[in-house]
Amino acid sequence: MITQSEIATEKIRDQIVRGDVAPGTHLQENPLSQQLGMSRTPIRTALSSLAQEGLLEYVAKRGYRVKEFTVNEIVDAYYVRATLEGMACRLVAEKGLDRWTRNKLSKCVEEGEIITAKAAEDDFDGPAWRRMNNTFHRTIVEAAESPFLKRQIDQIVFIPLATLFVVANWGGRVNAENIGRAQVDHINILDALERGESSRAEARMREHLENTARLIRDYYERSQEMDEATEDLSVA
Amino acid sequence: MITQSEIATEKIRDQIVRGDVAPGTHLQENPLSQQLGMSRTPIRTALSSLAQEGLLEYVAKRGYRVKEFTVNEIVDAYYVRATLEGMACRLVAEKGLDRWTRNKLSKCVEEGEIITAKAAEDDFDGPAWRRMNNTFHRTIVEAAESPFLKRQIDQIVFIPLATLFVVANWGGRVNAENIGRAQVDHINILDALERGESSRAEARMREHLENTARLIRDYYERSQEMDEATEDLSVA
DNA sequence: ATAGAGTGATATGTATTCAATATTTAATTT
DNA sequence: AAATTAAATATTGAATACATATCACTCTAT
Repeated sequence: MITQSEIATEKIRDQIVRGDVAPGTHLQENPLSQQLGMSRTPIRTALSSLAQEGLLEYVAKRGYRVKEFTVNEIVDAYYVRATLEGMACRLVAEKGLDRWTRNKLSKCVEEGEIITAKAAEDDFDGPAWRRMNNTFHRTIVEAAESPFLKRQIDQIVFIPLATLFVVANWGGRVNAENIGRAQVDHINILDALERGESSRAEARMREHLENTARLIRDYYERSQEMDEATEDLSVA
Repeated sequence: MITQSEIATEKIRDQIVRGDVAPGTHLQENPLSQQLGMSRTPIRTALSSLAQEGLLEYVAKRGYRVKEFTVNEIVDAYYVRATLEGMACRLVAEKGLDRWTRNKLSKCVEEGEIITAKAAEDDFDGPAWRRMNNTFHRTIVEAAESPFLKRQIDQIVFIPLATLFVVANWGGRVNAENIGRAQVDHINILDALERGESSRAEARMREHLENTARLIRDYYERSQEMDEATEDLSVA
């Protein structure tokens, strides 16, 4: 059965992740209950859940605010994720790739080849890449068969998601070089998994995600420079 | 300000962690509200929090049960913790040990020497060892200065705590050998941190905790054998 | 005697009401 | 005119009341 609380949780989370409510916004219970057509009770449990997920900040007697993530926090989260998914690779390599997983990962790599080829001709299909990329990573995490590891990764994956929507859209700035490098990473990871080279698989995955973190930091720093530039313009 | 919900959360968590309520127990709202002298409302939010922490299992319209952990789950959790605290060591070694942290860790090692010396003479001070051990690990995690890492480790650390109370008391079975080995691990970890040898520090910490996981598994298997033996006796 | 269906009891989910505290606004004083 | 204080308003925290789903027990039928 689906409860009102669950509905509220998902809807509010969606609003945050999609960026419909700005970071720092004070989420009040009465407006939300009116907006979602339910009483304050399920709203309260939803807000409490989202706070524990890390998407909201709670201050006693003052309610919940949408958490603001600094670049450093996002990069930090990415480094933890890199370590955890590295562990996932290690576990998968140690226990050996089963046929089903191997197949799924191969298909991801194949699709990646097509996407990168098109990207080299300035025709990058962002949504397709993200779908494929998610499948690749989630398949490995699933294959590790470690419930705790999965839980930890799940928690971290959609923390910086809100901010990632910006990066994901990426202002058309995605250059073929970055995508190509990620694709090579995927190929190497799959290769290491197939050969059962656990520490290589771990290291490659870690590197892969740390590279992404660096891209995010670069993107932010550049966009900040741009902001300053436009500020200068507006002043002038 | 301290809310009723927070009081309820802490009290119920305590009951679970201390083993006052058996794993699998169905926690009902009305009895708890009477027991803690408050209405059902704060109880509900407390139960919801504890479920998200992983201490309770939730089934819609059926309420909350105290989570039962299998040996495999506990070992699994320990392996994840081993990876995460390994990462903490790596970060600390990379950025260099500050004086304060180095001092605190040194004191832990010194205290460990005394405790192991006494343990070799069959006079093991369990509580002192656990206090020191907690300080050692927490100090390293703090020194890593990674909020996400800390959060993830905090979550995992007191998940299997309930079960660990059993292991901690350990039936007087703590042999000097195991404690001595853990002490040597601590010494090596501190040495690696001091030298800034990040990958050695990471590997040593990982190994250290994986050893603990193995000890827990051994303990469980032995205690299960003992259970079977006593069963046989009672039958005979 | 056993299995199944139905009814009553019990527990959870939601709404509403009440209370306490924080914030804002207005008024008064310096 | 500005600042401080007090009063009013609004928002969160908790309790109570109400609705709904699950569970257990009983009764009936095979």
